[in-house]
Parts: sequence; structure tokens; C-alpha cells
Amino acid sequence: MDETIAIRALAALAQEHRLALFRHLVRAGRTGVTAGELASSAGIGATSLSFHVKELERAGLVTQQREGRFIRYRLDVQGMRGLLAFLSEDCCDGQPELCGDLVPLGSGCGPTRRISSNDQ
Amino acid sequence: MDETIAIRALAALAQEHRLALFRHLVRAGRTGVTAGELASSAGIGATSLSFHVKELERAGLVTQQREGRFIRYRLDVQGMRGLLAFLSEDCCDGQPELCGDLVPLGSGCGPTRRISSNDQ
DNA sequence: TCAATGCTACAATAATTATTGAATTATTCA
DNA sequence: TGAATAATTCAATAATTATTGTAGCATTGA
Repeated sequence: MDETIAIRALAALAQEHRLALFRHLVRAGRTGVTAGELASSAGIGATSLSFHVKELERAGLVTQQREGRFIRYRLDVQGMRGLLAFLSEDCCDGQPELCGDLVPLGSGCGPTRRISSNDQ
Repeated sequence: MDETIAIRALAALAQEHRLALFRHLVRAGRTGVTAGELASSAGIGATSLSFHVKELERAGLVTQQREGRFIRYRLDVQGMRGLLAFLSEDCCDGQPELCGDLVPLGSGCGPTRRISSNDQ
């Protein structure tokens, strides 16, 4: 992940409403959520939702798909993965033994194993 | 981790200079880095460094210790762990099978195993 | 085609954040 | 104590970000 994109993603998440929207979308998973539902879940107006969700899109954290007169938003799983990887990839500068259990392996999802070494 | 602190930490990292300072401190580990070294590593002045490093402290990502006329900064490992945990804890809403390899287990440090099952 | 619905774009304003230089505080050493 | 060094505080300015209302576009269904 590029530093510029990482900063954009961090900035996107560093805002009350956007963080709430993001977490809502994370929970919704593949199903996704329409713009209107997102707006009412966050207690914000349509204009404000549009502004914030666009920031999340621009940061590569969310995708959009039109469904008739609705627009459905979904978590961009690759984008989320990229950010998490970026935040943890430099820890210990390649010397895991220096920091111990820095990354909370047990708090996320996915199998309990290492991924191939070419993950960035 | 409290949402307010998470936002503060995300905002702290969502800035070019602070992200560079943070990563420098991550690499430096327990040794830490003095303010002056940090400033020149980031190519910024003393005033600017003071401003940015204070933001990182306020976000619980960095600690400070005076050493004579120097001040040494170190990564706050607990703070970093807390943020990483917060960002991944809600993924899949407790249903790991829904999202697959969302969390980049292989990119961080620490042992390849789950932490106790009562992590949420 | 017209009205209604869902959402986005634009513009104005308010609020927050970053940068810079000058002054200030803390420490060391002669 | 006084000079030098390391870092912070303060104030002014510039830049970025958030909010709100209004207008506009896309889609549906009568």
C-alpha cells in the first residue's frame, strides 16, 4: 500500500460519522447497505452522507453499486486488508521477537495461520 | 478502546509527517529517538516536530522521557495494539467465516496463533 | 411525460488543523 | 552566573475539512 492511500484511508476513518458508517458496512458484509439506510443509521442527512461516503470510496475502503433508484455501498475488503497490513507491516522492522504479541491476532477473523510471505 | 481515542489515533496517523514519525518510532523500538533526531529524520523544524509529536502523544501512540537536555520519544506499544485491535475487532461481527482472510495475520509480528477465545 | 423518490453537486459558512517565526523554559557546562 | 543547546509555547496566517441548504440528475411508476 502506498503511503498516500494509507493517509487517505486513515483520514477517512478519523471522523466520527465515517467511522460509524465504515463499521456499519463492515458488519453488513457482502450484503451491503443502501445510502438511505446508511444515512439514518448514522443520523445524518443525505447531503452529509454523500460527502462522507465519497471520502470512504476515495480512500478505497468502500465500493458503490446502483440498484434501480438505490445505491448500495459495500466494504472494500481489499482496501481494509491493505490498510491493516500497512499499519502492521513495519512493526519491529522485520524482527518479530522484539515486540512480542503486537498485532492482535485473536481479535480479527480469518484462519489461524500465516498468510503467504508475498503479502505486502 | 474508546471510539474517541481511536479517532484521535487515526487522525494522528493521517498526516504525512506524523505517519513518518510514527513509523520511525516503530522501527526504533524500545531504544526510542530524541526530538532532534526525529525532527531531522522527518525534515521538519523543532516547532513543527513539537506540535506533531504532541498529537501522537495525545493519541496514546507515543511516550516521552526526559534525558538531560534531550527528550526521548518511544512508541507506546499498548496504544498501537489497542488501535490495531479496534480496527479489526468488529470485522465480520463475530462471524469469521463471512470474511475469510480479512486480517493480515502474516504481515505483523508475534506468534502464529490465536489469543484466548474470550477476545471479542 | 409527469410526479415522486433516492441520491449527488454546488456554494457559502463555520470549524479545525498545519506552518512559521519569535519568545520562553529547561538543562548542561565553563 | 552566563552562554549554549534542546525543546516547547504562543500568535498569526494559511490551508483543509465539515455542515447546511438549494438545486439538479437518475430512476421508477402512473
